[in-house]
Amino acid sequence: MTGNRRPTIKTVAARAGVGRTTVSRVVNGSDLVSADARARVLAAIKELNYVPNSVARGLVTNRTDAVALVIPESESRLGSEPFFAAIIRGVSGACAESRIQLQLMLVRDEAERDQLAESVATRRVDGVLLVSVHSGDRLPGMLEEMGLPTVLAGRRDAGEQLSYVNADNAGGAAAAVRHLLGRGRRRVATITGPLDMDVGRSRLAGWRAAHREAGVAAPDLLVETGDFTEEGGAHAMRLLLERVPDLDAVFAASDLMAVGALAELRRWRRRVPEDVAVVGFEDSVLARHTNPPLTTVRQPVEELGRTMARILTDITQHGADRRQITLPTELVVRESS
Amino acid sequence: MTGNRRPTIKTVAARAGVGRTTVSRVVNGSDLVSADARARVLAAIKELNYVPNSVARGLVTNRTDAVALVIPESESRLGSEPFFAAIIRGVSGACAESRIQLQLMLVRDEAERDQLAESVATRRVDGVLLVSVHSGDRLPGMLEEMGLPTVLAGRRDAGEQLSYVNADNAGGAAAAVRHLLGRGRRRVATITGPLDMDVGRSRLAGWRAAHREAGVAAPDLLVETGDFTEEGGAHAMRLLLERVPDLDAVFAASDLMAVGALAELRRWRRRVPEDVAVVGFEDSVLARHTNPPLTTVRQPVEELGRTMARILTDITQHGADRRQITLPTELVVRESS
DNA sequence: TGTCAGGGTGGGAACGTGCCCATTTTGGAG
DNA sequence: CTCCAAAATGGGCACGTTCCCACCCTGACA
Repeated sequence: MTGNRRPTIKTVAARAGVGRTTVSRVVNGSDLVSADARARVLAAIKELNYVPNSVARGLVTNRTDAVALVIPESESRLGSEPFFAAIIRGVSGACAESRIQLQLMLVRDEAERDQLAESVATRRVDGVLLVSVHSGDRLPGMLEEMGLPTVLAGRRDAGEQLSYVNADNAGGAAAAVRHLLGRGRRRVATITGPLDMDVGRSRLAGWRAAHREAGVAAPDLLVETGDFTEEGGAHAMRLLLERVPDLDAVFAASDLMAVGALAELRRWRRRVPEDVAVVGFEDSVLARHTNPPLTTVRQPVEELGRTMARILTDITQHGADRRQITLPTELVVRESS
Repeated sequence: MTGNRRPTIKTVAARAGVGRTTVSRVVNGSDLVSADARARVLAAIKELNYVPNSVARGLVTNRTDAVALVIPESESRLGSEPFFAAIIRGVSGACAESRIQLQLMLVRDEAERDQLAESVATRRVDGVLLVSVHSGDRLPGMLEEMGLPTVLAGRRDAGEQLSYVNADNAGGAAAAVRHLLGRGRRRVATITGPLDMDVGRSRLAGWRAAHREAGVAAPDLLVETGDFTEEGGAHAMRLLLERVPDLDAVFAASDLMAVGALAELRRWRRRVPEDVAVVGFEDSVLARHTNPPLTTVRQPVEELGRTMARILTDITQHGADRRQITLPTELVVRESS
C-alpha cells in the first residue's frame, strides 16, 4: 500500500541495465537490438509488470490509435437497436484485431452534433466512423478538412466522394419487389425511408427498377414515405390502404416499418400473406418473431461495421486512399409473402 | 493546404500577448486572471480556433477523463442486445454530461478478457464499468488493485464489496410469481438464469420467496436452469413439460427465455394464457411483440447504465467512496398471464 | 512617503515517450 | 593483429500541457 507509481520506460531501462532507447526499441519491435539486451529487457518488463503509457506515446507520435464511432441516438432509440448493435460489434471486432481503441459517441441532438467536431479535435482520435448521415450533412466534410479520415456507413448521395460502406440498397429492394411481382402480385405498394437519406431514395429506386424491368406501371399512388419507425410504418400503411384499397403487396424499406404495417393490416382485417404480402428490409431479429415471420432483405450489418473499421485503419495506419464499398444483400423468404 | 499545425497553448499566448500560464488558467476556469487578460485570451482562442490537447494534458495530470465500458460479446450476441444497447445509452448519456469520454470494449472470449487488465492499463482510463460479471470473477478485484475504480452492473454475490448497480431481481421475481399465484395459478414453474450469476440466483430466490409467502410448496421439480437464450428457454420449457405435465404457469428469468418458452408451448399445443401463463423479466422491446404480448418485470436498464457512470465519475472526479445501489423493478401485465 | 499584503503574471520543470544523431562495440576481412 | 564498416547503444531533445514558485505591480495603511 505504498502507492507505488507505475514503472516507466526509465525504470525498466535501469533494471535491465540498458538505456531508455533500447527498451523503446524492444517494446516497438525494432530489430536493431541484440538478443542479449532484448532478453534482459523483456525480463525486466515482466518483473516490473511494465505497460507502456499510450498517453505519453500519443503526445510524441501525434497518434492515439483510437477511432471514434459516432451514432445519432435519436435514431438508435427507435428500436433499430439491432442495427446499431451489429455495427458496433463489427467495428469493435475489426478494431480489436488492429489493436485500435474504440471511442463511442452517441449524439443525442443537433447541439451535441455541432459540438462533435471540437470534441473529436480535443480527443485527438486518428479517424472517425459516422453512422446514419443525411444528404446535406456538412459534418463529414468538416472532419476531413480537419485532417481526420472519415468513413461513412451509407453514402450521402450517389456521388459520394468520401469513404463509405453501403449495402446494395437498390439491388436488394429490386430483388424484393421482383419476388413479389414474380408471385403474381400486381399492386405492390412501398413504404419508403426518409427521402433525405440515400438509403431511403435507393430502396425506392429499386422498387421502381423492378417494376420497370417487369413492364408493370409504378404510379406514385403506391408510394408512401415513412421514417423507419414502427409508428411511421403503421401510419403509411393506413394512408396506402385508404388510397389503394386493392393493393396486394407492400415492400417496406425497413423491418420495423414492416412490423407497423403488419399491425395496421391486422386492424383492417387483411390476411398476410393471403390478401397482402409484406416484405421488409434488414433481416433483424424482429423479422423472425413477427406473425407471420417476415420475408425481408438481409443486409450484412456486422460485416458493414467491420469493413468500415478496416477501411479506416488502412488509411490511418498504411496511408491508403479513400474507398467506397457496396456489400451485397440477399432476399430471405419467410411466410409473409 | 499548407499542412498548418494545430495551434498550441503557446501560439495562443503569443497572439494574446500573455504567458502560457495565463492561457492555461483561462482554459481551466481559474479566477486568478484579470478581466482584460481573459478577454484577450478568449479572443485569441476563437481567432486561432484553438482546442486544448487532451493527450498532453493527460500526461501531466495523469488523468484521461475517459472510462472503459466492458461488455462480454458472447452474451450480447445472443439477442440480449436491447439490454446492452440500453446500458450503453445510459452510460453514454451520463458520460456526456460530465464530459467524460467513453471507450467501448467488447470482449469476445476468455483470452481477450485476460488481456483486458493490460489493455486498460495501457490506455490509462480513469475507471472501468463492467457488465455481466460471474460469481468467482477475479477481474474486478484485479482492476481495483491496479488503482482503477470499478463499477459493476450487477453484483457477483450478496456480499459484494465493490461498487455496483443492480436491479431488484429478487423483488421483481417475487412480484411476478405473486401475480401468478394471485390469479389462481397453482403449479408455477420457473426457468432460471445461469446459477453462477447473482442475477440468476436472486430471481430464483424471488420465486421461492413468493411461494413461501403464499404458503405454497415450491418443489425443485418446478425449477429448470436456462442460460438467458431463446433456445435455452425452449429447452428448459420442454424438460418442464415432460416432468410436470400439469403446470399452469412459468416464470422465465428473462424475456428471451420466455420467448423460447412460448414457442415450445405452442409446439405442445398449450394455449397462453388459458392453459399456461407466462411471465418474463426485463421488458425489452421483444415483450411487446410476442404472441400474446408478454407480461414481464421491467427493469430500468438505461437508468442502470446512467447510475453506474455517475457513481464512477463521483469516485474519479470527487473522490467519493464505493457505493452499492439497487434500482426498483415493476411488473408490467400484458396478455400472457 | 515607505511598507506590505495580495492579486496577477510568467518562466522553468516535469510528465513518459519516440526519434535523431553521436558514440561505442562487434565481427570479419586483409 | 589491425582496421573499418556495420551493428548496437544511449543521451538529448521535443511533444503540449499543468503546476510550482518567484516576481511584479497596485493600493491601502501607517
